Amino acid sequence: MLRLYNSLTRRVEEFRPSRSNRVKMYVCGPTVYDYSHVGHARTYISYDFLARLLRLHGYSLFYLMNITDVDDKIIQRAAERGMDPLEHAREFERYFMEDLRELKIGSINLFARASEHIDEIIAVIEELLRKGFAYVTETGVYFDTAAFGPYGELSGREPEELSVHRIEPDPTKKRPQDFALWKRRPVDELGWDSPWGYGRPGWHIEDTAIILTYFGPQLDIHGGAIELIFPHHEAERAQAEAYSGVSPFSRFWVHTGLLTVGGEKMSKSLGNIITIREVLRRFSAEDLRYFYAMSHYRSPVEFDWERLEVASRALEGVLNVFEELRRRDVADEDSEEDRTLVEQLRSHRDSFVSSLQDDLNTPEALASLHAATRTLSRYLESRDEISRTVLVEAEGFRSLVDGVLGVFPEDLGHRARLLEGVLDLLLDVRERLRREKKYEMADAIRSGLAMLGVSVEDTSRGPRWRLRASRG
RNA sequence: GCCCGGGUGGCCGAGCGGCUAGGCGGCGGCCUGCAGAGCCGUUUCACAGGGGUUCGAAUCCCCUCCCGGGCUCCA
Repeated sequence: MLRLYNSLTRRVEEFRPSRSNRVKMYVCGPTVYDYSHVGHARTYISYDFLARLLRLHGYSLFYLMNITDVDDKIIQRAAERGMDPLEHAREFERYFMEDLRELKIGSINLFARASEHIDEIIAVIEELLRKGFAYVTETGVYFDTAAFGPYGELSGREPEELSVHRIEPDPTKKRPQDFALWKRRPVDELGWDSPWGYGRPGWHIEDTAIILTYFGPQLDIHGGAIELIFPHHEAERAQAEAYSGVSPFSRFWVHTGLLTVGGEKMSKSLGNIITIREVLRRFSAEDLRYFYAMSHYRSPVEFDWERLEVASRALEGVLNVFEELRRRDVADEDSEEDRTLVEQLRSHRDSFVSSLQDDLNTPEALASLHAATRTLSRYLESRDEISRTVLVEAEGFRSLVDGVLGVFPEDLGHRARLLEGVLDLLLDVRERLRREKKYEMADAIRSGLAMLGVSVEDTSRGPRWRLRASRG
């Protein structure tokens, strides 16, 4: 049974969807005004793990993500480039989609743009006004936080303390903690007509309106990074529950820890960002995914290149074992030892799964994976042929691990057949050179191939080659 | 200031009342033309500090110190 930490109750709880096996999950998506950084990647990879795990459990998951394409920063950036804001947003949305694909995040079913849900947003605001949870002033429409009792509950704050503010609040609001649902703007700015004049939606309302549109008044999992819990998620919850009267809006509120650099969170305003693209030039997507799996999703993670290197090496050790396994000849008969081994693998696989079921404890799950690879490695050490049942069991483990974590690189495509043939031929020649003790030439071939990104290893069972991600 | 999280062996990082986590690194050995990979052993069982509770605490309670996040831009 899957257990998940719920920020609303501050406890790990048993996860069950509200009805049947359908799971509705929403995660706060990006504001597409610039390239995404590895902090964003951490969040999206964490929810990708969760999504994959849910599907593995047989749940029919619908994973929804919004794209914020209406925003002050977008307008500002677009103005700097002399571009239309929505065009600017489309461009960076494209980059975001490319990043997701590169990172092997394919679990999201639907992306919803804020700009394409203005009607729905307006309808929600109208209903909030009708129910007395909002009020109109000359600058816009505001949510009346005093009218919503549980305001502050999600983030654990008392209403009084919420009146502290860093930015001078709009003077027309009743209370500093009230937030904008609709902001009146001049007609030459990006905006839409509304019953309250031309303008734009407030920051929090798009998520609520999108969720209400696709999921109705309640969803199973609402995710995002911890920095969003207040005010963003608090506001979302208030809007939705005030609108529908259904509580809780989200049965589980899930929050991922932040990525830090030099002890401070990675963010554009601090200027310490490393883009996803930058990392993928030096490490594979698998390396990065493994790196994130090495810490729990709720812990803060310090980013640095050396740690990524550590992750990459640890992953390599795992991959080596499974690769070697596929190279061996297979025997159909099982010995007593083979049967014992299969039992051990099963038990490691079981612990791997239960660790993941326990609030997505990926670091603990990796310990089981390592236990399994060590077991397999010892087994391989002691024999030439491997038993079919062992191979089947190991392959099952491998696809389970890959199914959730996505850390095994794709197999070479069929186009690589030729490359394979050529490499085997070349290594055959090199073997002859080695037998004739012409090591200089043999080494030249090896280092030449290394420069091309093909690593060669000589083993007692003959040469092995592998394509490696470039490092630098 | 207020509200949340944290402080674990050389580094990273699980564990959250009793049961050798794990990874990376270092050292020694096996294997090997070299390199790499792998295996075996080793790096003296570590939990910020101080008080408690308990037969027993890294794990629970109290105090102190330090770090991070939030307090209406944020994944």
